Amino acid sequence: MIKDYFLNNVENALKNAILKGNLGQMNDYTPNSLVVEKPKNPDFGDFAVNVSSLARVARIAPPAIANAIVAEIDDKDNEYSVIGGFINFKAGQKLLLAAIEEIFKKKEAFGRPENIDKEKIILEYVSANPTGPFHIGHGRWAAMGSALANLLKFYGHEVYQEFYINDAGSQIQKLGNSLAIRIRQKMGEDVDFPTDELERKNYYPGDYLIPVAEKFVENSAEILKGTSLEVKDFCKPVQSEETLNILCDFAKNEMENLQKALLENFRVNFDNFYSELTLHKSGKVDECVNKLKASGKIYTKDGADWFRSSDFGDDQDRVIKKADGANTYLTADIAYHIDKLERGFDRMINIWGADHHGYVARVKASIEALGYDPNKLEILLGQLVNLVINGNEVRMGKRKNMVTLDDLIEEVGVDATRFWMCMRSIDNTLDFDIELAKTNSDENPVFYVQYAHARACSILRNATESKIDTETGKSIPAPMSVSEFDELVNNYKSEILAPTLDSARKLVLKLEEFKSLIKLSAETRQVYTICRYVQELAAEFHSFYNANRVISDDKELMKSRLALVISVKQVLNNALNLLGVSAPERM
RNA sequence: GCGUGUGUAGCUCAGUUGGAUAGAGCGUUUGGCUACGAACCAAAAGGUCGGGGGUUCGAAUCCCUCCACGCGUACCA
Repeated sequence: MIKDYFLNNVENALKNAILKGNLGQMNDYTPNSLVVEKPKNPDFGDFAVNVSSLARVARIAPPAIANAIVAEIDDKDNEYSVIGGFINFKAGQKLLLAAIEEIFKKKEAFGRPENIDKEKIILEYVSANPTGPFHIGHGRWAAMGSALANLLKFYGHEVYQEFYINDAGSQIQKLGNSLAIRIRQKMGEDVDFPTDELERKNYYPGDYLIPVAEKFVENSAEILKGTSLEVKDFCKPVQSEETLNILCDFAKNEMENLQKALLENFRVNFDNFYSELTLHKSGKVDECVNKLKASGKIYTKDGADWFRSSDFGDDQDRVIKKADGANTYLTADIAYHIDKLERGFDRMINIWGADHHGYVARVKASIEALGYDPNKLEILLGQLVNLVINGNEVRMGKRKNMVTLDDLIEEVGVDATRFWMCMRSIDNTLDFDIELAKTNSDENPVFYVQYAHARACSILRNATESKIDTETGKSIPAPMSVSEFDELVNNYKSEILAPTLDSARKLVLKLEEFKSLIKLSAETRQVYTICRYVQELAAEFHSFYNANRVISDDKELMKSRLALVISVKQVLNNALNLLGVSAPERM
């Protein structure tokens, strides 16, 4: 990377200057403490290092330090200048040409770092209850999670994406009982969900179970094969254990299928769906409880078993087995995380909604109590999503104004939904403005970026296509032949770019920046940086396009600019791929 | 109360680990198409970085304190 090249030169020169005694006594100097930044004023250069931090140790004024360092730099290909305590750097032709050459050479792999500490990562996200359709909040985790998976894979890690199905516990009973009411309605009974608010909480009154009930009734013969039951056996106010189990299983299955279909449509591809129920059945949960007991971190109070999580930094101890003998949600979650570790992952990354933040300390505590390294668990807490409709915020969470993710995607499309869900830092609540996301105008960053890609494709098409003059009716030959174009793509030499380099400095630097971006985004786990980058790159390209005509009679200049367009197209593709947003050839 | 996140231009947000004159997009104003896609570009106006203290040569960034808003604070999942 150009900025690393620069930093490296500065660091080496600094060492030499110290050895020569030109920087006074640098006893307390910590090596590699300098940071490369971008100059506020682009006239100063492409990159800069501020050496003021060395002034205190060296007891020399910052400009003198900067000059002493620059004096030790032996690099005639690039420009170094000192202003105040800053060493400014302007990349010479060689570095810029090499950047584009690298794009042609690596193509879809451009941006991947060379040497990284590869980790085997399990990334868990969405992990919803199979009790209903996704709401828009799930959409944020789905979009961000899959983009993060793409990014970490691209970076070089091994990434396993997992969805934890919360299919155990009382909410499934609620689901089964709710389906029973819908079935009875379908069968013509005059029943409805309780109107009493407290009682209503034991049901899912949303419309989405109506088609499930229809399906159940229509296919009842098949569903109930092997039992002595009929549909009318389900039309009772209180379900038997047998009928309830059937209802629960059926409804749960339907909901899971609904969710899986949506995820696929949303370009979210999990490697595994891990059922909480199978975790219980496997005995792993009990095993975990026993291990915790053996470690002496469990005590009994008020008839329940408590885990001493406060010994590991949690605010208070947590119940792990209720007085009625049932495990809590936490108990299963502990077993689940231990299971992940036992499956051999180096790192577990979870994306959780901010409403779960209280769980971080207790899960980490359990991992530590069981003798594992809690630092292997990295929890990314995401702030929630607000929907903005006609300029008004609509709070999510209340079932009443629930907008499902299906509806949202249908309304604004997969590309725009994914981009909008990813475009803000995970620490910020996200305002999702439906109207804005829908518009195909400059108010919408997705289209701005996609337009840049389509425009690049259009130019490349024009390069090899003949045209007909609308006035004279004569055919205008193609600016270059297809074989010439292929030659440019496949046998790119860096000299080709030279004629346009001066007018495209900023664009080339932005393209090269993709490498730094990947490193930054992957290491900080923040995908919104990709959204920003892609907008900046598109802006540089549009600007270049308006200032320079690509297709022209000057063949060398045309090839040169075409090479740049090809590079832009490639890098936009690479970046949009990570986001799971399409890069259209035409719009 | 405690925990946690946020507060930067009219709006939505960046700000790379303390540095140069605080930056983008939208909106507003002005200019640019008989030329490769104007879904674009160029330019201007717009700021007490929530308030107040402190550390430092230097603070949007670190510390303290106060204010406002979101989320959490279950033997629910």
